[in-house]
Amino acid sequence: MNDRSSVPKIEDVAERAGVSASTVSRFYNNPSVVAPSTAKRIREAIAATGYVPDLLAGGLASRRSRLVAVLVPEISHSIFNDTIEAMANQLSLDGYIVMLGLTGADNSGMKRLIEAALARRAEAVILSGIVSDNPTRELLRSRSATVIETWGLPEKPIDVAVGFSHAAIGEGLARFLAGRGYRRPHLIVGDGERARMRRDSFVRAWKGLGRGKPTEMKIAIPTHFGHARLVWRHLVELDPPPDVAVCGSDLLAQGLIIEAQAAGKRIPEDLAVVGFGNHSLAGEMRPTITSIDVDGARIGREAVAVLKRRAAGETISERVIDVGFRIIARESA
Amino acid sequence: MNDRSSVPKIEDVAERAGVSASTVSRFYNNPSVVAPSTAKRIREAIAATGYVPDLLAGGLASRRSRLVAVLVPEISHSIFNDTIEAMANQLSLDGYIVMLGLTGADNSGMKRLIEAALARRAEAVILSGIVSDNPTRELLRSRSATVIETWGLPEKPIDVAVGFSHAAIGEGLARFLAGRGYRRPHLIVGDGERARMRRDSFVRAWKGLGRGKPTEMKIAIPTHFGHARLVWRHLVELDPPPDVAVCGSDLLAQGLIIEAQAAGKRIPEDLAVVGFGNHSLAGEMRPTITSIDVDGARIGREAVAVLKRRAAGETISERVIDVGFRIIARESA
DNA sequence: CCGAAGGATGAAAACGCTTGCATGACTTCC
DNA sequence: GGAAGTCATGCAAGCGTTTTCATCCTTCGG
Repeated sequence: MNDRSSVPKIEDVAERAGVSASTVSRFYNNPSVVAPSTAKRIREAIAATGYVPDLLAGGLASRRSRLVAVLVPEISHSIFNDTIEAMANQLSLDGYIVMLGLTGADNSGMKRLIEAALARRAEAVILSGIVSDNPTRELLRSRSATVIETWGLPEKPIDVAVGFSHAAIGEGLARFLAGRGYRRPHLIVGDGERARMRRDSFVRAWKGLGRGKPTEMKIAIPTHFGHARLVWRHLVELDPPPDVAVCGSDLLAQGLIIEAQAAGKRIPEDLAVVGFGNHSLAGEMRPTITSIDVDGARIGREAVAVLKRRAAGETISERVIDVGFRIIARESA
Repeated sequence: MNDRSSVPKIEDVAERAGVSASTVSRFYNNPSVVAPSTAKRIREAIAATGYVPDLLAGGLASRRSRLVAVLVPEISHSIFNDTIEAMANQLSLDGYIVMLGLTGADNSGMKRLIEAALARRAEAVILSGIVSDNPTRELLRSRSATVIETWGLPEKPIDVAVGFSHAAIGEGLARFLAGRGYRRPHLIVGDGERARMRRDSFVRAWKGLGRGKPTEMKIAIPTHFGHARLVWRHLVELDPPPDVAVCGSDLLAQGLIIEAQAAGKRIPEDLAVVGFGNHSLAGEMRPTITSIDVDGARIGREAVAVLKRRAAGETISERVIDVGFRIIARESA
């Protein structure tokens, strides 16, 4: 059924339109230079043959792959999805395709995926994890690809970074909770660089406010619903009991609320809970969940804007774009 | 900073290793034929130069793009994500990359994305929506790419389909609810082909069981949390009131449960609720949510298995792979 | 009416690989 | 001990475009 043999080439179109291949190529890449009447014949020839240009060959010749690699840890319950979605939508309008790479919760696949992206001559590599492997950082630097780190603001970006400061969140949250009168926060810390940064700055700020050291518990990432029971069991054993639990995700926060309620606790009187990510459920549950909102889609849009400017030959002067965050105060804390 | 000029080529490696480019190429593509001592020298040369093969050029020469296109409506709250994740993980191990295409809730981007995939000479196109545009179906057929339709079982697959029967779900659910003694189901029907198929067969089966016609309400997809309030308002006006609400997603089901509870209703005594997708929250909420479970990751794995067999030159005789579904009875219905 | 400028097009050389075919060096076997 | 294989490798012809440069027409100002 597949007549692989007869996939039309640019030559076929050219012949049929009575022009040379070069002209057909120009019709695609620089339409303004081909005469309207010629363009019309080419258009007809394309329709008649069902020609689809081979972008592999085209990319080889023009050194423009029109490929952007997007590397994230995972997508099943991921906070990154709005960002990915925004980017994919934007990019596809401009004729780019996005290569999706899943690096794994521990980012172990990062190196291999970066190489795969570079091997395809990706014009940009968009990362959401931290590249800890030094040779890989070097490789990235040595290529002409735009590198955009997202969802964090490294002090020394490889190229460009767009995201927000996890440290600022930790500090902001500490102030917020102190302001609301909480005394004994309990941090549920995901096993990742970002969560750690939020934790560190929270602890620092909390101490700075003259309070003691918060209790904490480490859990595997991605943090979600399933962990809630585990966390709850750990939490009830604390003495003195915490008065607010700081979670790494809204799903975990919600799970914890359910466990607490099942145990007869009132939220937030007996235990307050803070989530992260401002998931669509956070504002709808009873009680509604206090959460940290980050505009993921905006991160995606800004990233695309940067790489389009690069593609247009512009020099990017702002290496770091901070999209900020908001603490959304609701009923749970 | 980017010394674009000096990206090492296969020739550079060859020279350094004292062999010809062909041998280096074979080192990558058919390692068993190169002598161990030569392989060692090549390996060293690669390390020394930091060579990364240009897979664009390689693909052009070998007519193997090692690109698989995965086209889904959206990923932000998507039920497809487990499938995508399973595929991406599998594929990347085999040196494939996945191109992620977002067709939009209404699949309007499908045509353009299929063309983009074909233009890149994708070896496979994995669809999760229905290709309604006929020229596009033809285009797909005329190419040698493997086409895998997922999350549904069309009667006439374009090539191969792996998924489950929405009709079977509708019917199964009707029997299930009838068996539990419900009398007045209310269907919340997403605006999509799949949801419609489930609805149709539900209605048919329900009538076949000697019951009347269920009430129903159409909502936009993707169905999720935010719709709950809307649905609830519509639902309370029904007379006689339904005794079970059938939702297109667990998130919507959960939202509805919250609205109902806020209005003082007991679940499932006053109103039972069924979700779809068996989201991780379904088993954890109070009450736990009765839902339909589909093994999304398995769909991904089966799809990859098919395309690897194709790539290996095998002929696929089973055009339709049914992974089935399960109704998970919990507290909410 | 001529030279210059500009516009549309074609010829051909890349782009960086893969692979069929050929070659030469070793083994192996009767 | 020579014919017949193997094995490891090199040569060179593509793969389907893009793009530079040159060419050929027009058009137009003086």
